[in-house]
Amino acid sequence: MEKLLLLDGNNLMFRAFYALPVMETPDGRFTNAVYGFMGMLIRLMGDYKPDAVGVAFDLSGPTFRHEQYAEYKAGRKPTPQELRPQFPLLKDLLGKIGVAVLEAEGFEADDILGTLGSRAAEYGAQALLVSGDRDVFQLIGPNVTVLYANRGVSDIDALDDEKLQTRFGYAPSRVTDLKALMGDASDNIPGIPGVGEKTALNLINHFETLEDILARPEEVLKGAMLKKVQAGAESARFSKELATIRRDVPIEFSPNTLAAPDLRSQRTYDALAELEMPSLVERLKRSAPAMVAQQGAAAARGTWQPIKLLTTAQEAKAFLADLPGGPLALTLWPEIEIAAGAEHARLCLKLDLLSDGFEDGDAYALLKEALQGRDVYYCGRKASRAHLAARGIEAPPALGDALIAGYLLFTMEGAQTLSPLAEKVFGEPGEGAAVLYDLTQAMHERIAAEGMERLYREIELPLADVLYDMEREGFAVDTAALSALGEGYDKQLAGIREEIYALAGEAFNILSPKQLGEVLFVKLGLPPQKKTKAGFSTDSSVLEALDHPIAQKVLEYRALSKLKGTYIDGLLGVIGADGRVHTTFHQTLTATGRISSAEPNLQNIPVRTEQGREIRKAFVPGAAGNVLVDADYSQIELRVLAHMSGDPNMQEAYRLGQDIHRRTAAEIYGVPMEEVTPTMRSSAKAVNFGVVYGISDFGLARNTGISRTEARAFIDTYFERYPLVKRFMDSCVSTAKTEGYVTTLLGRRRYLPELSSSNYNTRSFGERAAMNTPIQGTAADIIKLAMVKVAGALRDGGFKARLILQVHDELIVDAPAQEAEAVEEILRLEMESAVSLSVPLEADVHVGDTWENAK
DNA sequence: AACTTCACG
DNA sequence: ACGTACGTGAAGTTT
Repeated sequence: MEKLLLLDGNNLMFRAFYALPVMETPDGRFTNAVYGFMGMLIRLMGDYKPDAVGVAFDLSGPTFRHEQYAEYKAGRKPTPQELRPQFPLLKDLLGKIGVAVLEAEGFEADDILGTLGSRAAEYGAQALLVSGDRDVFQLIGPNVTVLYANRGVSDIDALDDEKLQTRFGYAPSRVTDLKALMGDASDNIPGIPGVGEKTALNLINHFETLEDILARPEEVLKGAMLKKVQAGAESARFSKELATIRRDVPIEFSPNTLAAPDLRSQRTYDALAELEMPSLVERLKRSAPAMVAQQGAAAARGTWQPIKLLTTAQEAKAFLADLPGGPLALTLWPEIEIAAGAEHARLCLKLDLLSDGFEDGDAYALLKEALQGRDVYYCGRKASRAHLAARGIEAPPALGDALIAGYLLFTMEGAQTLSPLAEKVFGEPGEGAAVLYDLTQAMHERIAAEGMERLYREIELPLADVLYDMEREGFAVDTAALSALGEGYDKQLAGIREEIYALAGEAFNILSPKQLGEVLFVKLGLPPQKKTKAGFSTDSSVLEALDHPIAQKVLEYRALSKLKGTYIDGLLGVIGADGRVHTTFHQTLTATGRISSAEPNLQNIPVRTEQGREIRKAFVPGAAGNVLVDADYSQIELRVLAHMSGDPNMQEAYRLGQDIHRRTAAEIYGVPMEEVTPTMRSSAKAVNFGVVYGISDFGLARNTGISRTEARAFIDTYFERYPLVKRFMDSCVSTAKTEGYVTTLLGRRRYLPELSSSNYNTRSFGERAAMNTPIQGTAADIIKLAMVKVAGALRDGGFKARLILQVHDELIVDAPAQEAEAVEEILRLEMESAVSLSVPLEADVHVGDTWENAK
């Protein structure tokens, strides 16, 4: 025996269970955990080709640890009903396909891993221990590697001594010391109360042993933490004992019983087919022995192997000369690879750029040459452009982008990178340019088949370049103004803090919901309004309902502290050397088709309060003599609703240019438009918002303060006056139920599996999402199209003006003052004519010297 | 890492 | 009888 693969069956079954949706065979057996586990086993056997395999399980019943410590693993949630029966199912399956099941009374699976792992190592064999539990890190040694399941079941890391040190910051021998100090909530191991990961790592790195730590903690700690450690010494020693995995489990160790079966056998196929897992059978059948890499050989998809790793410039040049014409697929992560040619005459190059170049020449210069004049399939065009630009390479035109294609096809299904996408499309994961080449083509076919080609080619693909340019351009910030504002906030915060302490009769952390709740609802005896999981809710609606001066002060404190923390300090921390903030736009993230903005998020800069708007005054043009041109759609979502529903009453309001909320008020109150009071208008506005969100009487009542019965009446009357809106909403839900998804105007899809949930809340959520997504998503389609057109018009017109930000219904352009008028017209024209609806689209455009003044 | 709160459309 | 408005991201606290 040379290589032993041992899996922690219990741990990995839990992992698989939570990573995959519940699956049920027609005869009612739950199988998702078994499926996930087998997928992992098949992959691991293919990747590591062990000659011995075993799966260890816990036996039910107490273990030696329970005898030492009655509370061991107390407080654990019971195994879910859907998972419990899958253990016998898996053991039965393993028996059928010839994989050893290992169990020992009184011991847990990881003790079996420890025992067999160290014995295999003694024999001079290599042991591979698979688990998602960090406890097993203590077993790592010269011949023992841990294959650690990071999250779910597909992301597995091979950890040896060195990897563990670099990735987690400690040696295998210190794992038990770590547990001794910080404990383990899931096993109910106490550790030292109050000591978390940070303190524990700090101590471990300063001392050689746990006893040293306990003997001289004052060398590292002081104050309250020192006292805690001194008091917790005994608990630490005990915890260490509990956390130590045994290596002496009485269990027979026979290379014969552990022999690795060939999974590509009829009995395996039969056993998997019996459990309704044809995809695993397919995968096994296709996993022919890996091809020997050879120049010019066909790169069959099943192997995904790059043909040649190029390590010298001389080699690379020779290969580039042979590169077939036509499109290229280019990956930059985790390796730089290019692939060209059809499947059976594929040439793939893998450039070794770990050292950022060949010893005998510049690899990037060669890459640049290889990309010259080609059309490229990207995996992340926007990020790839940034990566190449940083190395002086202009990215060649995009023929496709796997991340964008994947987003359109598999929105929110967790396939955000190449390998999971390959798994979605081909049934097995894969990396590299050859995979990208085939994957992109396969996804393009599906996009066309699903009617999203225009969305993909005319909107999302060009938008990636628009967003890239916006990110690079950035939004200039007046640092001095922001800092000055922050100093003022600090003074005000200090003042309010003292007032709150005085009203409370004690000092406490106002930002701690826990401490605040204690002060408000226990000490001051104010009436609690609602609860959260942890205790009293203290959110703004609760504070507003309290009849006590402290509540108002806390609201002020929170508001200021938000401004200071998130918008002053947060923004100051990310202003670049060019005096601008450069957000990252996420184009492949949201469920509805909107883009999002992060680091910093520029789509949630305050605007609703006077105080908040101060922040916007610090957002300024990027050059002297420039101005900001701001254009926002007027009620785009309601106009989209008027169009999509076809409701004549609603359409008329927009065609006549009426105030929609006033009109709605007139409709639902049954009065002439002139007699609508501000209160009536504001209620109608809430109803209009509610309709867009997938209205419920409860939600409307909560948001307006009226009773639920009144809310119900409002909604009923609303739908009487706008009958086609009602019909549209109903049709959204019913098509979502029959087709499984809803669509936007341009064919973007959102699948709504929630609709078939047996849980009322989940199902109701699905219904609201079915009503909201076509509206929100269509609005997103429209502004994205407008962005592409605006960017094109600015480019074609030779303007210096640049798009710098999008906030869902708003576009901001930084422009030389003399271009301002022309830019205003471009924005208005392109936004209003991006699509042609049955009601007009209107954009309000303003110019200003700050963001605040351009609204 | 999860929870709570709050900023935006 | 149930119990929520749709879509995001960041900060601070607590576990």
